[in-house]
Parts: sequence; C-alpha cells; structure tokens
Amino acid sequence: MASQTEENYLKSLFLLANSKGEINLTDLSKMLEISIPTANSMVNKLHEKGLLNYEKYKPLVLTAKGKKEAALIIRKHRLTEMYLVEIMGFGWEQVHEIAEQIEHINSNAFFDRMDELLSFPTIDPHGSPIPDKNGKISWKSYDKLSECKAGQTVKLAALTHSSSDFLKFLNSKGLSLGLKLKIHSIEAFDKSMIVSYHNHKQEQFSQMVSERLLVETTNPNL
Amino acid sequence: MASQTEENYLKSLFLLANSKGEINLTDLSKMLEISIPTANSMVNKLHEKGLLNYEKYKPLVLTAKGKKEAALIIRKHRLTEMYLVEIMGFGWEQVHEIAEQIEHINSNAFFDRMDELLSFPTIDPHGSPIPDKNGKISWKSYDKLSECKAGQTVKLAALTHSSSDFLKFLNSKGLSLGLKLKIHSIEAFDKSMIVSYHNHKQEQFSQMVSERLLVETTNPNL
DNA sequence: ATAATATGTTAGACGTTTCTAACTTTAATT
DNA sequence: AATTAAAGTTAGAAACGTCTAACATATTAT
Repeated sequence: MASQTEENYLKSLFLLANSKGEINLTDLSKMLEISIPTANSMVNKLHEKGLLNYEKYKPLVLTAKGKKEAALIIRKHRLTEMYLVEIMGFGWEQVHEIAEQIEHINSNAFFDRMDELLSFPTIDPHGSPIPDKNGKISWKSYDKLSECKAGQTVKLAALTHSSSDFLKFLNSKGLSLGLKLKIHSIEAFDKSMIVSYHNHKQEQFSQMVSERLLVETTNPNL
Repeated sequence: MASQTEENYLKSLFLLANSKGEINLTDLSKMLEISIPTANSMVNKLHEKGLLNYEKYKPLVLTAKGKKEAALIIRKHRLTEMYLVEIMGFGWEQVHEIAEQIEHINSNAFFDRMDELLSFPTIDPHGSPIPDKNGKISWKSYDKLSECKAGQTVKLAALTHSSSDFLKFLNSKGLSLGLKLKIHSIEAFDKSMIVSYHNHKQEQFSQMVSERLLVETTNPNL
C-alpha cells in the first residue's frame, strides 16, 4: 500500500509524464510544492519500491507498476469529480479540491458503486479520460481550438487546464462541454477568435483561452 | 486544524465518555489499538491544545472545545453512513469502514450537500443521533429490548453495538430499524425472548442480542 | 573552453506518531 | 498495613515526510 504522500507523488509523476517529455526533480517539486531535496528522497524511495526507474541525474520515468498505481489513483479522482458533478450537483469548478482528498479513500466497493451510479463514465467533468480498472486510459485526440481555422464548426470536448479561475471564466461565458462552436474569424495579430455558440452570437476568445479549449472537429468526410 | 490522528483520539474520547463514566488511558489505548505511552503523549498534546482537561493520574475529560470538535467529526461519520445507505445503496453492515475514512475529509460543502440530499437526517443507519452543525446532539432515551416485559409491543429504534458481524446477524433474521416487535415470552433462566415481527412468527433472541437492541415503547397513555 | 547558471545530491535537523523498556503511582487484596 | 496488581509516566528510539545549508554535476552561454 502506498501512503497518501506516495500516491500524490505517483499521480504528479504520471500527469507530468503525459504533458511533458522528460520529467525532472524540479518539475516534480514545483507541482507538489515541496523542496527539491524532499522530492529527491521520495524519488529514491519510489525507486526502491520498484515504482520508478531512476538513476542519479537522469530523468524520472515510472515503471509499469508505478504507472498502473498512478492511473488507479487518477481513476478515483476523476470518478469522484464526475460523481460530485452528476450525482451531487456540484459545479465543475468546485470538485477538484474535494476529489483531491477522496482519491485516497481505500474502498473498491465505494468507487465501484460510484462508477455504477454514473453508468461507467469514460470522461470526467473536464473532459479528461477516466482510466479503467486496470489503469488503462483510452486517449482521444482532440485539437486545440487555437489551431482551428475560421469557418470551422467544432464541438467543445475537453480542457487542457482546469483551474477554478478558468472554470469560473468559462461559466461566465456560458460555456460547457458538448457545445458547438462556430469560428467566425481569427485576428492575425493576437490570434484572438470571434466565436458563436448557443445563446451567444459573438464572443471573443483570446489565445490564452482558445489554447485551453480542446475540440472535436466534425469529420468532413461524413 | 486537528490532524487525522488527533481527530481519531477526540472521537474515541467522546464516544467513550458517552458509554462509560470516567475514561482512563487504558480504555483509550484499547479503543484506538495503540500502546498506553502513545495514548499518554497524545493526551498531553490535546491538553496543551485546550481540547482536554487532564492532570496526571486523573481521568480524561474533554473540554467544551474538544467535545465540539469531536461531535463534528462524528457528525461527518454518521452523515456519511446515512448517505452511503440511503443514496448509494450500501447495506448498514458495509458503511462503517468507508465512513471511518470519509469523516476526515475537509469540506463543508461536501457534507452540507450530503445533509441536503438526505433531507437533514437526525439519525444514522444504526439509529445513532447525528450531531447538528454546532456539535449538539439530541439524545433520545430508548430502552434495551432485554429490559422489556413479555406481552409488550415495541419498535426497534437503534442498536447499542454496530459490528459488522452483529449487523449481518440482524440481516439474517430479517431485522431492520422501525420494525414492530411483539414479545411473547421470556425464559427466566437465560433471559432469552420469543419474539414475532413482520414475516417472522417466532424467533428466539438470546440476551446477548436483546441487550444490543434499543426500542421505543409505545406510550401506554395514548 | 571556460564561466555562469541550472539542476541534483548529501548531510543534518525537526515535528509527528508510534514503539519498548524501565520506573512510579494508585488501587485492590489479603 | 503491607503486598500485589493495575494503571500511568518517562526515557529513548525509529519511520515518515519535511526542511535548509553546503556541495556536486550538468547544461548553457559567451
């Protein structure tokens, strides 16, 4: 059994590996808000436990075992977020802090029941995939809205960042997953986009925003 | 903020105080399954924090502040148990271990939402009172079934012990809270009772069982 | 290629929570 | 009342997760 602390390290290592190429101690210590020596000593511990491949001064790479453990914690986190939104009625901007704690609960029955009550969801409220019980993730490849062209109509599918502030901003713009967005024009200078959707005839999204929105482009062959 | 460990000590102290007169270190260490010196050092810590009145070799008594903190943890535990049974569909014998972990979650919103979804329950699945948000408990006085007389009809209202084994036993006998029990006879020698209820025409409860069942006696003046 | 900068490691310490062993105080028994 | 037994205390140690300070290695830039 990994301690709660170890679980947080594994989770961070997993998430970092999926958003950057190579992970180093500095990244890890920043993500966990701990000092570099503390990260270093835990990295040695995870290495001894067979959860992490590690050599001095080399990048950090989870072993298959470490990846699986990490994915199962992320599974609990994302299932919890979905449960909090879908069953308990929380907003998507409220659930991270609670899920951050509940992910460490040790009870298969508890998470299995959530899964069942949610009809076995595959994504969380922010569009991130929920690993299955074996720790496998089925990655979908979305495009960043910022990389789409004027004239396209796309569906908002996921977010690259889910800070509470960003989510509140999206709420204020009436945005939610599944919405169809039509891109009217893109300003060449700052890449800002004029977009319409649902009850919003004309909204301007800065590049800061459009980079954080992941969309599905309707298959043009259909 | 009390640590998770401190919370467990407070909870045990509170529960012991409500089932025994004076609490000593030995009781506490047994309940928490820790050594006496460990209990001793935590007791000193709680005393320094103003949560416990304590003098060497004297009984352990929670301060008002300690009592309130303890009651609020018990509130979270019992709300969780009720939530797990009523909303998630767990059996009353399954919920203790999960609630034991969830009671340490730090999120008023989370427990407030549970409370709301349960329509502000006052008892948990085992009939124990749920402290209110100020840590106040409204005690109801029930009678032990073992102290009732032959011929009485009573309503099963709560349990004095909620071990998983006892709860499974009650399940096997088709017993649940709210059931009306009719006491047919009591064997003088071993105090065993012959009782009928719902689909059960004749069940024999040993004293071991009848002592653990709390009942409401219908007011004979009505 | 050397110096400057960034990154990583080691050593030593501290607070928590736990333990066992040795000792003291209080309570119970005879 | 004296002895025995039960309960409580103190001292010292260990694991965990954290820190800062000092030092070592790699990387980057001039």
